[in-house]
Amino acid sequence: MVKVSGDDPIYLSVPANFDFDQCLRFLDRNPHEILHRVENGRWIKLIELAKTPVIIQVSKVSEHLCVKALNTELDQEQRITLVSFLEEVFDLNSDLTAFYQKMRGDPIMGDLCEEYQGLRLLGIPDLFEALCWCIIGQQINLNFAYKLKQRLVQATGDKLHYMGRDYFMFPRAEVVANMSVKEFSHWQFSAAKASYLIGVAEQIQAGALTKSGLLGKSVGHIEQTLMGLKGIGTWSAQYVMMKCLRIGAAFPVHDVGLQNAIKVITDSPKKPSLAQLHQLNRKWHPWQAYATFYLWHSLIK
DNA sequence: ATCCAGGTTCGGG
DNA sequence: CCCGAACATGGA
Repeated sequence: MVKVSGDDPIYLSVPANFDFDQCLRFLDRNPHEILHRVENGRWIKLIELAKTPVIIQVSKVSEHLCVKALNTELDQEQRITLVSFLEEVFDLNSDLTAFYQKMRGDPIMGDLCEEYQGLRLLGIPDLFEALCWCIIGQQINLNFAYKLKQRLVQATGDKLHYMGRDYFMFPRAEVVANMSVKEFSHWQFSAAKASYLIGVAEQIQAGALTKSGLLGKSVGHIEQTLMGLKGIGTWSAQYVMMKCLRIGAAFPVHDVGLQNAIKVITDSPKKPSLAQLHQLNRKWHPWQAYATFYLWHSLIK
């Protein structure tokens, strides 16, 4: 074992079927994204490791991901936590072979899988953030959703100023739990969105809702628990299962992005019917979440 | 102006 | 159980 110092980069070997640039393309799809940025083929983000704010920078160097902490040195524990964080975000431990096998020749997914081969389902490991992002994005266009998130995060998230730039983290649940609907209103959040966010924050803060608690349950139970939250319906429950809990068979059938992508790819004059979508749900099992993500990717301009 | 956005809740048949 | 309306706002 070679002794390494705390500021040496971490090198992660990437799995087969991994395309960092495709991942970056998704991560960089909106200019108002406040929780990370993509620059010169690098992914840069502020995260907390053992109570310390750390700016991480991830790039691809031959067959490895090169991970650096920009503002501090990391101890062994922090490095381990960081690696599992990246494994979660980039879904490094999934083998996509079966996915590509299943989709080969599929009229909707066949070409997409070739074009985007190696794209990973980019995750949102934090349950609170995933739930909030659902609520923020409901029934409004994505660009506006990113703006709303930006205002919330800039006003309430933990911040680090480093080398002339500001880096933000998603607000802690206890901060959001103690906010009022009125505060949200001057960031143009509807009263409904604001109260849903506060309610979810209260549940998380109280410890009544945890990621590990959910992961120990059956898929049906998880779905029911999530939908029991005010503001979380079928779409949001599936979204959280996809992006946070990494349940492969999650499938937000009502998602307009999903439906529009299918409409475009099949060159159809109208969106697919619910019956068609349920058929795809069965056909693509247990890779519905990945299929959905690839379809979303196809919508990036 | 009108319609659609990565929906959800609520009240009524 | 299913259906329409209301919710707020921005962009095409």
